[in-house]
Amino acid sequence: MEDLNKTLQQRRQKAAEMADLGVNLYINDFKPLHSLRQALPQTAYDDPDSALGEGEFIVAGRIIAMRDFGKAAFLQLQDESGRGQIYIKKQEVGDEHFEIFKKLDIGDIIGCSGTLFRTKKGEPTIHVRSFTPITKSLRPLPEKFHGLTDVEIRYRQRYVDLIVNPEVRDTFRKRVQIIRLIREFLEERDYIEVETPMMHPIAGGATAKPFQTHHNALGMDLYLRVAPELYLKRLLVGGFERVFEINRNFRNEGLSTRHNPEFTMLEFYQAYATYLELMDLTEEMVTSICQKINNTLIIQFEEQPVDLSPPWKRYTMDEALHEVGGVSVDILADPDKTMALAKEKGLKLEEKAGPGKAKMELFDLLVEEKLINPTFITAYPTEVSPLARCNDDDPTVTDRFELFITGREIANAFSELNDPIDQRERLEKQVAERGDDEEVFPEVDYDFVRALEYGMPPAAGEGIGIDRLTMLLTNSPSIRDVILFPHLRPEAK
RNA sequence: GGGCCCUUAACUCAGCUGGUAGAGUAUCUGACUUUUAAUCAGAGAGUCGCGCGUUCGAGCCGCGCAGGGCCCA
Repeated sequence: MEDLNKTLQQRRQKAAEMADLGVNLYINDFKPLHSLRQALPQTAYDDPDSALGEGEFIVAGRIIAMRDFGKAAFLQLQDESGRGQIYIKKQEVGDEHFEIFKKLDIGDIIGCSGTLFRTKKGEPTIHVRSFTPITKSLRPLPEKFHGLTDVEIRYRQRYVDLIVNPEVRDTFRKRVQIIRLIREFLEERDYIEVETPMMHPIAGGATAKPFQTHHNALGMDLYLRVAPELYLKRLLVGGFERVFEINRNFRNEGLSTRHNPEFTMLEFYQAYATYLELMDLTEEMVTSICQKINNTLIIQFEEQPVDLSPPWKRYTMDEALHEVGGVSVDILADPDKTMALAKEKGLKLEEKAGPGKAKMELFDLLVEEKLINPTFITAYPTEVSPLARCNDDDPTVTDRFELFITGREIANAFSELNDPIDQRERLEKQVAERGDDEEVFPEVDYDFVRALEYGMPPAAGEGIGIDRLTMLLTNSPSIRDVILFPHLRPEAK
């Protein structure tokens, strides 16, 4: 079975010795009255002359460092609020308790009570009057100085990562804060949060490969959703005029620093709005969140500054191709020349692909990665936007935008197509064209078309990838740094 | 899916041209009642990711596999 190495055996041995001394190794009746940060506030560190709290403090935490002097010791404790130092003296806690103290290990969770004092060097410290072991740790923690850097172990054993790398906890706290701020922002604007199905009979709302599952009692296949879009629009038909959902989407595709098979998406829809209003809304939402999270709008991402100060740059697809990508106006105006340029750049286009698809590919190649500061791209070709409303003046493009920051797509939005006949045609065309792809399970969602036939108010809708937004706002280069338990292959046995 | 790179003690890492496996931290023993990566003395700790091959001899060379990273599709 489990072949214990020496360290693990020693830990178990110590645990047994503690039990022999009458110690319950896993108690559940200790109530800390103060967090370490409450007992030892930041101001106590900032100002070495400041007065410390009076009276008894009762705290609990994990031992993360120990400096032992024989008859006394300094320990570094960590709880959710942070870290702090405690001082244990044999004379103070008594011989019997000091014997128990000697059996404690780094990693153990203990509780203690005591008063505050400053050490010779001025560090505020809890002078322990009594302590009690709360939870015994049977595994050694990574080294104190370098911490845990092996990314594989950091992701597989996130609990260890969280114990020893405090900045990781900060990132995930920020993530939660970001989501909370999004909720507040939308609720202030009369949006309501809804929950729509995660299991779909038809994989729709985005062209992505779905995960397939099966309902036994009903004897039917289901798909984990690739997007909630078609359900949220049904709610617009039903009369909810401002809805949003923050939840997981699942896409059965490759993994990368920007893709996890399950990821968190914000989608929101607003009746009687256009994509232009959503651009303003997005700018306001992201900047207000960034200001609250980072106290600045000029942030660092992978060693480079990113300026989120409004107003953000707005380009049409053609303008971006011309001004950022260096493609001449002459070429952009001529479908044949556009196609020729795409081929010249080595882009592989499918048989059916037209100039719209070619522009999209050219954009990916020549423009996307250069959009460091926030940039809205509008006027996407109709050819690549099956659910978006066509522009009234130029039906070859749609009333759509995408937002790029640090060369990454952060948001995708458009004025929604609400003509049921047009929508049915586009969906049927899409299914016909994808008929050969066995992994996409193409099928037209006729119930969605039926819903539109009842009449969906004009609306605009948007999706924002929460993981990517969190990456941006926490300076995390990999999506795995902002997902607590990212997907990995099974551990080798 | 393709290319390149990584995998050595619990952790962070060395290991030269193929010749008996190294350090720091952690751990254990001893000393030490104000340390800050405490200090001092000593000790133990390894299936060098897994498998096959080449060789008198492989952590190191070759092939395959697994896991991870980066880039590309």
